[in-house]
Amino acid sequence: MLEKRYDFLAVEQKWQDYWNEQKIFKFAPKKNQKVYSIDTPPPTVNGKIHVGHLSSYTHIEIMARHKRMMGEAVYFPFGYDDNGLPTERYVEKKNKIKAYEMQRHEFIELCLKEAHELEKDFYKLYKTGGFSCELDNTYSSISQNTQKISQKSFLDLLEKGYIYHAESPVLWCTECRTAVAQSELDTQELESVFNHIKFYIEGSKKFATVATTRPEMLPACVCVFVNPNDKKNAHLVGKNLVVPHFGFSVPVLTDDLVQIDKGSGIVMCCTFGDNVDKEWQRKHNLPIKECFNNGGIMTALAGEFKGMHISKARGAIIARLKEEDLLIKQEPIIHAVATHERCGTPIEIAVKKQWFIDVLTHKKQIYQAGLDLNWYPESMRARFLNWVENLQWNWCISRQRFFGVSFPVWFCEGCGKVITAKKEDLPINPLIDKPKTACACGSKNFTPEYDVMDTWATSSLTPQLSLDLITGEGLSDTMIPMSLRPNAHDNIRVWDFYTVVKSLYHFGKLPWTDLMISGFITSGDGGKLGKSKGNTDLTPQEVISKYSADVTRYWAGGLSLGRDTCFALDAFDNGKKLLNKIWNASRFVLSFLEGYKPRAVKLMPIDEWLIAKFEKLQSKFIEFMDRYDIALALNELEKFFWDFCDNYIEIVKDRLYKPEIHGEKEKESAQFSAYTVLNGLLKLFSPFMPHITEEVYMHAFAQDENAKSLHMSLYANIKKQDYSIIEKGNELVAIVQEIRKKKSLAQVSMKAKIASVAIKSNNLDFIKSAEKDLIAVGSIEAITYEKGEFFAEIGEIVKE
RNA sequence: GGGAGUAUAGCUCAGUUGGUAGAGCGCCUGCCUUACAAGCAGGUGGUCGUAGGUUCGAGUCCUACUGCUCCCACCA
Repeated sequence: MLEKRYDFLAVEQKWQDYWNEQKIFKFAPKKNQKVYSIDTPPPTVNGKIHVGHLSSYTHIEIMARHKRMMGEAVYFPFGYDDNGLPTERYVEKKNKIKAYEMQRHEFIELCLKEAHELEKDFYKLYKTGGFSCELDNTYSSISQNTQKISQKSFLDLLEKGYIYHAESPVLWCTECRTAVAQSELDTQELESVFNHIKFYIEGSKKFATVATTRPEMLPACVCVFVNPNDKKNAHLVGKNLVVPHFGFSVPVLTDDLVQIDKGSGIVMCCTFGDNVDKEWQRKHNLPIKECFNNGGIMTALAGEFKGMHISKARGAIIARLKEEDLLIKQEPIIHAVATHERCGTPIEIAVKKQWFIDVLTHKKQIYQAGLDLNWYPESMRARFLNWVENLQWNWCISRQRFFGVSFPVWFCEGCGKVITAKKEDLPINPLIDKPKTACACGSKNFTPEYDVMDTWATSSLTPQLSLDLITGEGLSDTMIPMSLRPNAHDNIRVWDFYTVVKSLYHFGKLPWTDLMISGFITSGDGGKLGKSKGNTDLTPQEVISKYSADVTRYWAGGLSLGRDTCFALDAFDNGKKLLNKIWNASRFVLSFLEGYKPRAVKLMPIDEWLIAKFEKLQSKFIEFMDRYDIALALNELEKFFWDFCDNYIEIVKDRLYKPEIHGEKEKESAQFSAYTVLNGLLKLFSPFMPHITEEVYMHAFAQDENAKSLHMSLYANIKKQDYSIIEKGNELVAIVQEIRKKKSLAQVSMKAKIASVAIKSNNLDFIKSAEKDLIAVGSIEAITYEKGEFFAEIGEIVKE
């Protein structure tokens, strides 16, 4: 017998340990078995875990368990993304240090140590959440093996000509002192000032007014632009203007991009103040002037302002312009500024020698991949396509940082040539290892590449990383495309995009066939629950220990894909009720199944009705699940389950209790259908609530099915039923409901007797077959039947 | 400015191929019914954002508009 109360803490722990010990979820495909492989998101190891993690991983989890129950071999790997800037930023903040102020190897060791600590928390969370990924066979994005795979990828793309090394304007973070990629930008509304400044025409007392928000860029001014159709300023074209305070002259050129009615219609171009400057530099072949260094400190170009930080120089230069009567007016404005997502610092554009992966010339191919992938929900496709269409920068993969994968590259000191490592020697660290042979020019002296790779250059290889855990090198691409890439919508332009690029370039194939995109869990005020922000009260561990993993999963399973959801505890209360109901319904049904072994019997029509309804529900459920409509599948399942409890069980209750009145065969018929449907229901609920369903299943059904775990069994195999019986049975339920209504309105007990019920129906055979059940459930004294359109007239309540 | 999502009961939301508006919570009225009072039965509550259109029939499809949210662009 099952205990009266369900003790979720003990039960969940018990089965988690059992699954672990028995290796229930280990990937072990049988011959010809269909494989369902998941490119699991490796959590970014950079801070606290939040409930958003729980919900998105639960979606993946539910799909993994569903596919197992469908008989597929599920590969559900796990890994940690612990390389790169996110982890570095976390370590710097936590220890109040700056990477560039430390010994490189000391900083790297510290990162490894901190990452390892954080990973323990993730491990614990995924285990107590009942997640069925392979937690004990994981990859780490900083491991030696990962570095090997990542360096190989680099060499492969370099060979194929997708990667190039060039001095070029890049997006630069002066706080992190590294180049960053377009996808790492945030937009912030910042207060600023539009400064109208006098540029004197060379050799004249007249001046042109230039409006700028970035006066500190004046020393890097290379020219001034006006629109070619601007009549008002046409007289300036071809003349030279004197850059205020700094005193050097720049030419006035024309370009269509200048908006005639914005500011004075005269724009200064500095290399580089913004994106447009970058465009102009290329288009007009302008000189490049850098007025600040890696850390955002003004260079000698800035004269007396040398040594100031950009933000300070701005004020100082304005003050000086005022003194020299070169400032006409100042307008405060609020404008959008691109900032670095990791630190919030406004992004600069600087010219640096960097490694790039060419994406701009392959836009079409990448766009096509967006069309070829299956997106769930479908609307997420547009975000991918939109991003690809709007790409402006090639993917800069070098970072002037420390904790990351090295480039397997040296530069020859003799001729400057790039020397690459041999693939068989990987992984290598160019700072320690040396090329084995001299350069073709004869030189034996090499400078290592000090930069490390962008974290996404490695994360974009997760299909290879996770497949490497099981297939070993070389075999990975036979399992590509993988079945599923799951992630939240913020990663479409980042992780999804980069992985598609890499897969196309390496294999000429899509990395996966399906994408399942979840939404964010937001806090009450609608803000995103960022893992690095930690703005929620309840930690995932607290939620699970308070409500159980099953209830938490129920909550997550009910969320719509792709949509942000406000974190609310209501759904947890519903889940608790459902858990309780599953427990009690199981207890009740099983109390009539002691010693019962299912065997084929002639079923009473109402029992057949139940099985037909269940079969219909199950096929609907599977249909929804297979198209990642998890919430809808759960919804249908729940509806059926409550109906099963409140109607079916109530109707057959008396038959199970009193075979002396109803007959033994009739009792067995009820036993058969209750056995079949409860077992089937446990299986359908199991992806959502794996612990309680396992507890009941192992207690009652596992032996009969010779199964080691519910999660190694399959969904019920029920032959396609005749659904027309469903309508007939529904009439019976309708009669019961009419009787209940009458009693409820009369405010009497459900046990109160009803003198008579007059039933009109065209399915009298069916209804008559359940007469004894009906009499018992309704406490009816007399029933009359008449053929005709369905109607039930409930007689008087008998006063005791 | 470009793209997308969303608007349904007091609240949170579901609504599949177009076919009589749903669930939970809340509120109200009852019921200790040999699984469950952490339960059960019943009830209250909605011109489905606005205006048109297609259709025998529209919450669902089409057009326009409005509110909210997100992504991209916008740094002179």
